[in-house]
Amino acid sequence: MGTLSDTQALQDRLLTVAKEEFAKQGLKGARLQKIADEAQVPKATLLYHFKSKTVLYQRVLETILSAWDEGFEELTNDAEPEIFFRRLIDTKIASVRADPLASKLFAQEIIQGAPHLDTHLSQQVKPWFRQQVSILEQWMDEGKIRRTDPTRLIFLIWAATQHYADFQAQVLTLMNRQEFDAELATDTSTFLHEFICNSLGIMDPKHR
Amino acid sequence: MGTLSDTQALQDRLLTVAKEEFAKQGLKGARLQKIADEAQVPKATLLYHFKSKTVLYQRVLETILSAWDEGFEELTNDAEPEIFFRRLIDTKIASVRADPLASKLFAQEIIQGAPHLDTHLSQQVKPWFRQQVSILEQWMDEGKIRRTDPTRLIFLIWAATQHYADFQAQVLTLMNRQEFDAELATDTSTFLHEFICNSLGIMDPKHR
DNA sequence: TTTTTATTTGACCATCTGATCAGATTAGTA
DNA sequence: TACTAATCTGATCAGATGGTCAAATAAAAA
Repeated sequence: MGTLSDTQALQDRLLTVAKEEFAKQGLKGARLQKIADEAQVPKATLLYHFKSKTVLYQRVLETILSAWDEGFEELTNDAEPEIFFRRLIDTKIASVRADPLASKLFAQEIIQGAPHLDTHLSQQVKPWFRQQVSILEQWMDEGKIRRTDPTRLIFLIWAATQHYADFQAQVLTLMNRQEFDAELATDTSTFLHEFICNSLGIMDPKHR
Repeated sequence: MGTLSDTQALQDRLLTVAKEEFAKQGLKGARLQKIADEAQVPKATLLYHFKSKTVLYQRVLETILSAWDEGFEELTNDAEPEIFFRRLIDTKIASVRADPLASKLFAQEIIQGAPHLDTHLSQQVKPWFRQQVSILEQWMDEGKIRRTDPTRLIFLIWAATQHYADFQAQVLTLMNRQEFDAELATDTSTFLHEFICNSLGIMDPKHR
């Protein structure tokens, strides 16, 4: 049996289980005993691999954030506006649907003031955000899209997509649905793209 | 000194303090001792007025929801689209700014699956929601606004406004601001209104 | 094989927390 | 005033929780 990889695999499993518990119960509400039980491991073993609850939580956060960073830095910036928005929205919706728990956990952290995220927000998110803003500003200067506040435009996209993960309970209730399935994701993506392109005066290629 | 009103005033104070603690720490993370301290009252007194932590939490939720219901049922529905959206957005932004803690508390409740809200969601929110949807559908039939998914349009407005309360930490960081002041609220309201009217093909009266 | 290091785990603990309760105090009523 | 009901509160408890520790076991190195 592998040795180092066994430890790695166990820690990965613990992180996955912990993410679920943290997302569903919040940092304070999560119980180490429950995480350990879920991973079929004694609580002491969990605490051997992660010194404390806080450390475990931070490791879970890091895992989520690095996965996101990977997914979003792949986004090409030299495309035309219509392609750009499609990719941005699709990527965001896909990430929200692939791991709603990660979105929820992140949302709760931000709501409580992001006490464990200050460095990541200013060092990872901020640069990416500024880059997106500058792309939009350039397109406005070039007259490719209607002039508007680029900052709030990014927020709008962010909020509208995130909403489907964080407020899933409410969204599904109001739509009379049971789950956030692929069809719902596609429709949402299409709606948002169309809505934004219309507002910014971007012609939909399908309509000429 | 008044007697019944004393009790009422105390309970109101306890609810206000409790709302803050619940919003900042979540249901599980909130501490009765801290709420009692903040209200300058022994913990036993707090538990005399509210039988348990859960009861206190539910009472806080009810207070928030009834305040919202009042604010939104005043919205007139017979206005023209441009006025309708302005009122809806302004009302939502105003409520978010007047009491961000209420928004945060509500958001956390929904994120965790709305375990204390199921009846309110289906009995209060759903009817209001359906009414808004039908108004939008009628306007689409009449050709007053571009045809799109009314359900997701409401979600978009809801999400975009709520975002400024729930993700305040992130928003302020990315905008290099210190607080969600009146100017920021006005600008956000203007941006959203313009963005939506543009997308739906509603002419801004200011531009003719 | 021997020795050292890493991992596992049951038992245990200090602390915290929601909740209870009996007795004191105050307010309202006859 | 006398009596009843409501309110207040210090003391206390039972249960839960994060975290420790020493001993056992497995793996790696010498």
